[in-house]
Amino acid sequence: MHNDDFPSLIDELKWRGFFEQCTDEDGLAELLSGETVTAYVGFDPTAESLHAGSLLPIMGLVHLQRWGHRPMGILGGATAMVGDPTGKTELRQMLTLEQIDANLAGIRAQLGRFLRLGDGPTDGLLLNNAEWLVGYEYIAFLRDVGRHFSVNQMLARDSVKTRMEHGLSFIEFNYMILQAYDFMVMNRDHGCRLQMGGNDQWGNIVSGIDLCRRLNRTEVFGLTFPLLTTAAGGKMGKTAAGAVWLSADRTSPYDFHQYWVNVDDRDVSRFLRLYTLLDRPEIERLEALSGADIREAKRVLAREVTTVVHGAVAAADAERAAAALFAGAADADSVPASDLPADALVGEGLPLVQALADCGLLKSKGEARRMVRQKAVRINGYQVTDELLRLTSEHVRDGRIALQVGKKKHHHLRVAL
RNA sequence: GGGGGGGUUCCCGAGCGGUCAAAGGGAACAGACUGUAAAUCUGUCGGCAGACGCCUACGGAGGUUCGAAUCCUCCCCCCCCCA
Repeated sequence: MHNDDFPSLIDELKWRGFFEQCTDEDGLAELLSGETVTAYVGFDPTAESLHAGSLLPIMGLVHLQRWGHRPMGILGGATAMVGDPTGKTELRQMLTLEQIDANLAGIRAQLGRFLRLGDGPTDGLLLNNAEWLVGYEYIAFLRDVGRHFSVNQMLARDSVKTRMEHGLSFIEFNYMILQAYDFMVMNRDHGCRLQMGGNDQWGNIVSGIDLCRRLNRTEVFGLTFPLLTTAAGGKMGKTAAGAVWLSADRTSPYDFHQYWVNVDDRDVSRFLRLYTLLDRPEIERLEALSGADIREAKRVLAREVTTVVHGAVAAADAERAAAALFAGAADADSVPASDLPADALVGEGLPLVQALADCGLLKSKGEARRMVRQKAVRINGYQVTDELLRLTSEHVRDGRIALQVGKKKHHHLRVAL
């Protein structure tokens, strides 16, 4: 239970940037140094895959486990059927039980890549709060749990206040109580002593701590992570195309890798600390780089994160593909590609704008036409000037046509001859 | 339940009978510059069409008009005040 670079888990979390605030730092530090602590983080089961934004709490659990503690995840299966007021401006879409089950399976598989899950003393566990919430009867819940909550206190929570001006439905208002109840159950049934989460969860975590004290007469702790925004002010893990998913089906390993290569210079240091398990000397070496050398730090960042999420092989493929593309070579196998039947190219051929839209590189033929006008489109590396150009067999090189939009978007059409 | 204010293109936000695919800003995308970064400058930014143009869009459904995001009716949703 130690680490060469840091005297304690909390020290490491602080250095890496995970520590925003803690309900009782000294108490928690003592607890962590004395025994195996079970801690959990809640995840939204809103999709069958987690996205890059979830990487922060996941890594928080990873560090916990590395320090010999027991990480747990709660899928808000029941709460997803209600909606979460925290930091959201609109009522979230409600999910059905079937959707949640499917999402749970997907998320479980993903967490398994980061955490050692199982039944051992420090093996992680993933639970669905629907297990203990769905069957609970209203009157019973009010009697058992509701009486411990003060509406006055609830109204004072930031998560509620920020929703006051735009409206907050009663079921959303209850989210805090449900989440507090989760913590109480985790403590009672699994000996969980710590809940972690984004700082927007602070109020909910504190409510859970109160409930544990009242119902279980136990002392439990809360620790929150900072709410990350990118240096450019955007949400972490979001691009114009949408979220950066951890699932290869939703975000290809290549695109995932490129997301990290393309982060803002100002974010590199923070991200290395948060999202990689590199040791402190190595991170400090990379942080010392400046100017164009920062690219090396970005390459390492991309390689490390992609390796954890998609495996070493996929990470190496993505890296090789990127290197080939940006070095000008057009023969990389890992570039996103799709198949094109050879007969599409016979005769008149296939309009380029059609191909660009069909392969997903661009959203519409109109956009494709505009891009060509802006000299942004290249075929096999050669700039296209004619928006009416049609693809024919003449464009096939080594069994494929390399399409490129701008400097960073690539797609290959594999032509089956 | 009563009174007032609102719902506009990804977001904010103008428009208040034709000149509106809809000002302005932000985001985004492309070009130049560069380091697959930032900043800056330029351009683009609903769909289809080579083009004329056509279609879809201003909470929903109807209506008035040659013509509606703009006027009328009903409905839905949000905010504020009163009960």
